[in-house]
Amino acid sequence: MRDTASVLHLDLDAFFAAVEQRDKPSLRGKPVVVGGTGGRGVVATASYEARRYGVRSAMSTREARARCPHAAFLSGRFSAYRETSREVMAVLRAASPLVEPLSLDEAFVDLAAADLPDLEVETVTAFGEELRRRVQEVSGGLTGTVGIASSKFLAKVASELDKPDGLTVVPPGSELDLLRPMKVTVIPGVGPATAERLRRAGIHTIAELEQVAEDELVRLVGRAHGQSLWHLARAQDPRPVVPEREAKSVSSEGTYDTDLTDRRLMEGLLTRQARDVGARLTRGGLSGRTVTLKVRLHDFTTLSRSSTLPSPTDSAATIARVARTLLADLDLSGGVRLLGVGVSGLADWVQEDLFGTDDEPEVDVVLPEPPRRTWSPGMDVVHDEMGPGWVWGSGSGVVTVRFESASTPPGPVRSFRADDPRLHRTAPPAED
DNA sequence: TCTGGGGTCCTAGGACCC
DNA sequence: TCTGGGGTCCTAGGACCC
Repeated sequence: MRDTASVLHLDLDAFFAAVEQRDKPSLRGKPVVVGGTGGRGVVATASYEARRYGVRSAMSTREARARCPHAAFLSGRFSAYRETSREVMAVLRAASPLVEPLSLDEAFVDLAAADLPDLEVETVTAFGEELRRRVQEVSGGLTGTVGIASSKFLAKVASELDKPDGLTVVPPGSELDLLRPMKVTVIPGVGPATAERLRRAGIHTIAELEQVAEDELVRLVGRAHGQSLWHLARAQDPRPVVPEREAKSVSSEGTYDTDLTDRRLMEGLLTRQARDVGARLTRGGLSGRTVTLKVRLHDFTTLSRSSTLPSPTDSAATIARVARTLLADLDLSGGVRLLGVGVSGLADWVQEDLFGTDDEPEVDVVLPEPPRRTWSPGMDVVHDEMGPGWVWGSGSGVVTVRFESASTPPGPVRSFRADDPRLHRTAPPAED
């Protein structure tokens, strides 16, 4: 936790529905529901007009129709959402090099890496309002809600407080006063299962959570989760804002309106999903070793079967063959409502595996004269192993580099400590 | 005719290795 | 002649997020 309110969280309001209302004026002011429109669809986003009828995210579309029959039900135009998201993220990156998108409609921004005279509450408040104004401007009128606080956790909690189209700053020092009366369910990571376990232990509020010993929390919810809750109950959250994290898996799945029983049909569907996954891996310059088949049976029990290959692949044919083989071992009597296939264990550096250089020794390269490391976005750099690239973002002792020399553009993005001796600067910064 | 799709992270057990 | 112990990889499942 920092001693300044320098972490900003932006959440675009009812994002998918708002894009639809922006692009179709006839939908403005009316209830709009975006999500699966088939017999087994669920709501992804409901406009605020639809929320008044009790329509919520993750509700089945069937129930949403019952609650609000006159709403517009749309299946979603993801390319439009992605494009708008890109424009909004560009605004954020112009404000600070350290931006961490969480999804198409949410991001953290590190204000400590932004060009601000100071990090006083008044300063960051004005900055947040200006950011909201610019987001609205570039997005064609979409509103967003901002939270600003001394950590990711508090910034995210704060952005929930004044929705939609609002801004909340948590002054440093006041975090616990804000948190203590709140329910434990405001903590990201406390979902229905964890909330129920805590409830049975008599823990409803963060004030109550704060009274519980760490060992006891670990006993209740497991080691990692328990330790994390113990710290969050004290507003302790040192997680940095990390731009451009690398993908860990790529998958494709589908739920079908009627349960599948024909294995040949299932194999065909898996083959199509494998083509989708393979194409996305190839496009991203990625390949992975573990192929996972996912099957949801008629009664909603979900099975997964995986197989790890000796070397990574992005081949649709290989992915499909493994998935079909895994399917063959399952008892599917009764029918299948969902099929999916994914690839994980991603190596974004295909050459490493082709040439078997995975076991390179971890040796610190000591340069005779360490370069001056003041990194700024757009600057050219060289990494000893990864070759030339350019600085994508920097701040808080971290520099993020995009390597254009690697496979298909855009090249991989990696983050390094700013003092990593394997980074060299090849051009002077624009200004210093 | 309840319950999406794309992900991330964690846990637990067994295999295997030194 | 009983029973090590720790680390890592793999697999399956579950909780959670937007």
